[in-house]
Amino acid sequence: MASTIPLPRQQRLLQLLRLAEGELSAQELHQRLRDAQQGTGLATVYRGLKLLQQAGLVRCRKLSNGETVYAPLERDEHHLICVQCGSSQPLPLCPLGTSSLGLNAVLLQGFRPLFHTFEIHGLCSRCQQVEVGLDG
Amino acid sequence: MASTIPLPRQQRLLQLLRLAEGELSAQELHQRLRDAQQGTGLATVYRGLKLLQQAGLVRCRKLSNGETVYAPLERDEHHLICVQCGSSQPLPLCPLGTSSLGLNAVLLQGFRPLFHTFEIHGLCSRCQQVEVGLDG
DNA sequence: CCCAAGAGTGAGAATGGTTGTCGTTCTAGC
DNA sequence: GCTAGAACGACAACCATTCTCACTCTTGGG
Repeated sequence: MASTIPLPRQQRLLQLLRLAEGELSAQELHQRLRDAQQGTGLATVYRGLKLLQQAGLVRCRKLSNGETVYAPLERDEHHLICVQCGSSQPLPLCPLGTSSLGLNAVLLQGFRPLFHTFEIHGLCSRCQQVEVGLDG
Repeated sequence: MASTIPLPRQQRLLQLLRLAEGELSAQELHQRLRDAQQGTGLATVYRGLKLLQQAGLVRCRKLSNGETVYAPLERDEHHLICVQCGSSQPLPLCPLGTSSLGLNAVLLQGFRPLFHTFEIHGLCSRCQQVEVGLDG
């Protein structure tokens, strides 16, 4: 599978993601490359991210504002997401644990899993307070 | 909590979602209302969906093409999503089961959960075949 | 060394779902 | 009927992402 050996450009993206504390959007990656005088086109960043994703090296999720953020596959992080303000905070819990709970061939039916996302949507404590403030 | 009693407009949205087989996008809901000669503005549909979501009656998820699709909260469905073609197929497995696995106050820290999403991203069988076809 | 073919790239235009704006309409209370 | 405030509708604006296309780089053959 040649596609699992990323080209230098994609290696660089992966490196940046691994160095980053949290998740990065394509635009942030693009900016960081520019800052490091390794400017590339935004389209190339998107292309590279898609290939990395398909190679099983990077995972992503869509924020409520439409942005997509990326992280290395090995970081198994999930999130609490506020439906009001859109903020997300880490959720120290993975529904699959380290074992592949229930992910057997019967369920997958030929589907080859690369990564998973688990998100709990609700109201963050801040937005609950605002809501109460409006009611009372 | 007054917000848990939706206005007629929002009741109609909820009804349409319950009647629908699968998930509906805001645009599809808008179209169905037009078809039923109950035309409303698109902005109103979005407003209503957001309120329904915050009232804990509707859940949503973002597709890879950027669309957001909505479904009644009581439908606890999750998906396998192809990172290549974007198609999604139902996944008959919920990481929380019917009990609230691990969702204790310590983890939630004041966050009030409304719904959750669980998605497995990977390659669907069709896209795996295409990939093989290109390699060989 | 030169050439051709194909993949990779970059800049900018195009796309399209969603959100914001703002004047109008509806509702509730008097 | 009148007023205040919420809800609404049409349309403009937004912006992350994708598309386009000409250019560059790499590779293999001659």
